[in-house]
Amino acid sequence: MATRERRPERRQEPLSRERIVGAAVELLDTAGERGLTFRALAERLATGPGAIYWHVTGKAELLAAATDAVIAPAVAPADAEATPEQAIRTLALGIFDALDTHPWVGPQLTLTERHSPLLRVFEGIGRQVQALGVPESARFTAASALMSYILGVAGQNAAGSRSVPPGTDRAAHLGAVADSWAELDPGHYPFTREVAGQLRVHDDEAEFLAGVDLILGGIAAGLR
Amino acid sequence: MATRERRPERRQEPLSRERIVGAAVELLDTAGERGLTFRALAERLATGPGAIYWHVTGKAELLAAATDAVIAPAVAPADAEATPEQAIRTLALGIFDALDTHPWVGPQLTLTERHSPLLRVFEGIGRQVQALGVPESARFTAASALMSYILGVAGQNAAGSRSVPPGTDRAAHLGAVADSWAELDPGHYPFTREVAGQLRVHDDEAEFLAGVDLILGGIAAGLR
DNA sequence: ACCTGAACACCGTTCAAGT
DNA sequence: ACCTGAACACCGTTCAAGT
Repeated sequence: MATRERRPERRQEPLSRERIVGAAVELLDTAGERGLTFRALAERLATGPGAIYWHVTGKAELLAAATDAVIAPAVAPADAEATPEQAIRTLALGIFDALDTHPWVGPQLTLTERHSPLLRVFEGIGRQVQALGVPESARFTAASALMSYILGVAGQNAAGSRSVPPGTDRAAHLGAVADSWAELDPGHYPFTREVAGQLRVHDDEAEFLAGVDLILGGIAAGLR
Repeated sequence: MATRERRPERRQEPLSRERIVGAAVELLDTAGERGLTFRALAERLATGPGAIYWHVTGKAELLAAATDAVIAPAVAPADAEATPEQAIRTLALGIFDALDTHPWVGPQLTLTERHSPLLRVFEGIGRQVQALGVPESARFTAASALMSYILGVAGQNAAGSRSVPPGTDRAAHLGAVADSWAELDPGHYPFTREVAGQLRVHDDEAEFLAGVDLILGGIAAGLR
């Protein structure tokens, strides 16, 4: 009577690099960085841990591939209609969102890595910096500053959500931090106390874009 | 004849949280993040791994303590003579240097951690932002942007030097990356190719400060 | 109160053996 | 060519036992 239940739920596709990376991203998203295990991955793919090594050299490459899979779609080509400023905001927001949904990516990103997925981002920002009319000698600095800022925010956001049990309410967490800021010693932390309220109500994305605009303002000021 | 050689080289100080954290920092600096092991640490301290747990709850706290030990001295109180801009540059440079000598700190830093060593940095920046004459409603944004930028650069630098065998010549590594940039497909990466030369010769610290000045310029522009 | 070090429950990675 | 899964050399952490 239970004999027929053994049939697999769905036909087993062959193992492939693509499936492995996809499963790795899922695992990282749901279980966090510590959740990505060759054993857990193997179980999800209904195979043994050794099989994965046929398609991927090791954990480092797996993480790099997962990072790439998540960043690449975030970098859409610029809308031809957009102003350089708008194009930069769109690009920045793309990475911001990607790192927001996948908090584990942040630490993986390095621009100096030889085939970094950030190269596309840097290129995109650089072109718009050029379109803004920044002279050649100042372009590298301007593009780097924008990149660094974006990665800094994303990294902080990611670190913040990593330090919290996955699925915790973001607003609640922010509120708790704001509370602790409001309770700081006024003698040592007058400024931080003062802005605790702004931390509590602030909109991550709007705050992020305000920072981008601050840098764009500095770039524009340099052109005058 | 060999009997007397067994005397310990130096008198063994008692184990303490301070000694443990100090040894952890040394281990992290010399052997990298993967080098920090309870066994390696125990060996350095001439004890068993279990002994460490009497003074420290676990690896997470150990890393946090090591991070704090490295960041705290980098945040000196502002020179009373300095302009707000200068004070911000000094502060920024302090963290930059700390993260540069200790590349493993970057990923540990989160502002939203309840007792983050970054709180002091944020407070310091915030005060100077206030001194610049930024209106209250814009201070949080300005201070956050500066913080994020600083952490972004530091994180990138750290990630860069982490991806390289410890002790490798920095200039050589930068040169190699610049070479690979210069060889990029001109159709897809015209901007990055163009600035490859600037990456090769650029001065990390000067570039970093130029970015700080860009944000300060944006803040100043907002005041006009 | 503080330290010891064996033991437990994990890891990433390898590899002989299978198909 | 691709997969299996036991085995190896590690981890962080615990804990009975010592001083």
